[in-house]
Amino acid sequence: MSGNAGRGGPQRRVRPTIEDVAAEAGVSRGTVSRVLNGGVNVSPTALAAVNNAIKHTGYVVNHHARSLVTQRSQSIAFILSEPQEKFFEDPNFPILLRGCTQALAEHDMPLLLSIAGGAEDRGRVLRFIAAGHIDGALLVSTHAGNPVVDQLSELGVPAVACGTPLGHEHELAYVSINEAEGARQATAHLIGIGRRRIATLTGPMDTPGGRDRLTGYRDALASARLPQDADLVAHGDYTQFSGEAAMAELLERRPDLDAVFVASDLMAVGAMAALSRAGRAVPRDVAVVGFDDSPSALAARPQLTTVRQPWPRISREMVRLLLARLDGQEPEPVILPTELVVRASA
Amino acid sequence: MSGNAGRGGPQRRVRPTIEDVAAEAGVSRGTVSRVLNGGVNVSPTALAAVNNAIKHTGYVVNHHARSLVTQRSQSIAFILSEPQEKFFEDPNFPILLRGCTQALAEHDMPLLLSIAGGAEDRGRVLRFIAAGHIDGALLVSTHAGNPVVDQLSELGVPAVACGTPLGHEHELAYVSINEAEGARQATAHLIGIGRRRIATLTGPMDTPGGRDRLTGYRDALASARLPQDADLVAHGDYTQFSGEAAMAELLERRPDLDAVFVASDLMAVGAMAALSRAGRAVPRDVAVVGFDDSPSALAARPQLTTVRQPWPRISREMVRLLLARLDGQEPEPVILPTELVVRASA
DNA sequence: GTTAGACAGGTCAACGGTGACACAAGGCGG
DNA sequence: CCGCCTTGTGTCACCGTTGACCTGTCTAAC
Repeated sequence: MSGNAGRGGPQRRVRPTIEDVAAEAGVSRGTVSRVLNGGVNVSPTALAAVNNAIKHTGYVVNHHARSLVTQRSQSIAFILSEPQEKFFEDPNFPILLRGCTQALAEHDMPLLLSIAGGAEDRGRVLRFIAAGHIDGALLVSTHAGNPVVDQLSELGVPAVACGTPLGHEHELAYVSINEAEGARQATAHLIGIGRRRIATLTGPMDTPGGRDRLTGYRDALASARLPQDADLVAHGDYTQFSGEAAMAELLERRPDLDAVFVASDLMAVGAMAALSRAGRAVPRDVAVVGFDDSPSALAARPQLTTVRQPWPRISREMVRLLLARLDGQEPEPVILPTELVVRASA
Repeated sequence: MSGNAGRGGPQRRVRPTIEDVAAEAGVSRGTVSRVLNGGVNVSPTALAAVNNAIKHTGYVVNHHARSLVTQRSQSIAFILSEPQEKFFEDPNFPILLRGCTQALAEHDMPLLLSIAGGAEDRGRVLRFIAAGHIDGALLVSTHAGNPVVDQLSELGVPAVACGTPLGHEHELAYVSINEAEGARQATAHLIGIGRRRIATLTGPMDTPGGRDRLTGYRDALASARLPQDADLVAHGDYTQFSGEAAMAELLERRPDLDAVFVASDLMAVGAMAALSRAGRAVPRDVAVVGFDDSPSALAARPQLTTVRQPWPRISREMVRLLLARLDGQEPEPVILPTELVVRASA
C-alpha cells in the first residue's frame, strides 16, 4: 500500500503481490488465486471484488513464483542447431520465426531464442533447458545424428521439428512439406512448356530437402520418359553463390540445356546471374524454376517461377503439434502440400 | 536417487534438487548454494565433494526458484515495436538478432523474443514484462512517441535502443552509428570519382537514418560547393520496390544524373534494376553507392559500393550498455563510425 | 594465555504463488 | 428431521533457491 520511489540506479518498483490484492478485495490469497485460474467456485461478489482489486493495484502474476509450483514455464524455445550463419542468411528463417512467434503469441506464450552452434553452445542450451526455462522446443534443421534431439528427449522436453528430422522420424513430431511432390510439379511444369534438356541444381544431399527434391525431379523426368543424365545434376548448398557456381558448371557440362529446376530461390538467383553472364536469356534460352517463394523470387528479374512453401501454415502447425504434445498427446506428423507459383522465369 | 521412468505422455523426469546434491556430498544446502554462486568461503574438500555430487546427480539449478528469490530472471527481451513486416523483411534484422544473441550467450543469458505490433500485442508485451520474465530489453526501432518505451521506464526495466531513439534520447541508452558521416563519406566518394549530378534516395523522413543520411549527403555537396537541387532527392522506405520506383522517378526528373547515393542496399538493388531498365550502365553512366553492407550488396551485379554498418560491434555495445544499466550505471550513448566499402558499382 | 578476526559451514525464514484439504452453510431427497 | 452433497472460502504446506544470521574452529597478534 505504500509507494517506494526508486532513488538512483534502475529503480525497480515493488510490484503488488497476490497478498495485496487479497487484502484490497477483502478475501484470502486462495480466492484470488482461484479467480486468476479460471474462477471456478467463486461467488460473483468475490469475483467482482477481486477483479476490481486487480485493476486497482495493477497486479500481474509473478511468473517465477507460479512456475516454481506448477513446474511449467509457459515458454517455448526456438532452437537452431548447427552453424548459425546458415539460418541467418536463409531468407526463410525470419519468416518461420515470425510465424512461430505469432502463433505462440495467440497462446500467450513467449518465445525464447536459442542457438546451438558448437559443442560449447550445445552445453549452454542443455543447461538452459534443464534449468526449466522452457516447456517445449521448436527445432529447425534437425539433421541425422543431431545431439540436441537426444538431449531433449532425455530431459523429457517435447519438441517439434521443421522438416523431416532424418533419423528421428519416429521419436519426433514434425511438420514438413511434400518436398518430392513440389519438385515433381516444378519439373513437370518445365516439361509442360516444352523443355526437354532439363537440369537440376540440388541442395545438400544430407538434408531431406536436398534429397527429396532431387527425387521429385527424377520422378517427373521418368513419368515423361525423358532420359536421366548425371551431367544435368549439380549440387549446391542453397546459397546464392553456390547456385552461381553450380550453374556455371552445368553450362560447361551441358551447354545445350534448356531449363533448370533449382532447389532454392537464392540459388536460382545465383543461377540466373550465371546464365546472364553466359549470354543466355531467361526464360527464352533457359527456363528457371526455384523453390521456396522467398522474397527474392519476387525481387528477381525476371520474377521467379517457384514452388511456394506455406510458411504461415507450417508455423501454425508446428505450434499446434507442440501444444498437443504438451497436452500429453502423440500427434501424427503433418505433411503439407506446396503450390507452384508461375511467374516470368518459366 | 530413484529412477522414475515416465510411462506414456511427455515423460517429465524428476530433476535432482540442491537437497539431493547436499545429501550426496554430505554437506548442507547452504554450502551447495555457496559453491553454485562463486564458491567463496568453501573449503577445497567441500568444494570438490559438491562438484562431484553435481556431476553425479546431473544437477542443474532451477531457474524459477532462483529467480523467485533473487528477483532477477537473467533474461533479456528483444523487443520489436511497430509493424513486424518491416523487421522480418529487413536483411539487417537477422544480423542484429544474431549479434545480440551471441553477445548475450557469452553472459549465459537467454534472449526472449517479443514482438509488439498492434495495441493488443502491446498489452501482451507489457504483461510479459510485468510478470518478471525479463531484466532488461533491447529495443529496435524506437521512433518518436513509442508507448513501449514509456511503459518500460514506468516498470523500471532498463532498456537499450538500436539507433537514436527520437524523442527519447535522454531517457534511453542507445547505440547508433554516425549516420550523417557515413552518408557524407559515400557522397564524397562519388564526388571524388568525378560525378557532379549526384542524386539521393532517402529512407523515411521520420527515422533518424532517413533524416541524418540526407543531411550527410547535403553536407558533402556543400563542402564541394555543388548545388543542392530538390529534384535530385527522392524518398523511399528502405525496401527494394520503393527503391525501384523512386529511381524511376528520379530519372524522369533529372535524366542527366550521373550518380546516386541510396540510403539502403535493398533500395540500391531496386535502383539498379530501374537503371538497367532505363538502359543506363552501372557504374559507367550512373554510379551507385548503397548503405548497410547487407548480404544483398555482395550478391548484386555489379557488386555494390556501400557504407558498412558495424553490426557485430553494434550488438556487442548494446549488450554492454544494457548490462551496465542492469548494474546500476548510467552509460553514455555510443556512436560508432561506419566504413565505406568500395566495390564495383562506384 | 587471552582475544579478536577470519573462515567454514549449518540453519532457517523468506520469495509469491498453487492446490489439497478442512470447514461452514445451504439445498435436498428419503 | 437427518445425513449427504454441493458450493464458497479460508488455511497452510510446499515448490527449490538464496542469503542473512549464527556457531564453532583455527590462527595470529599482543
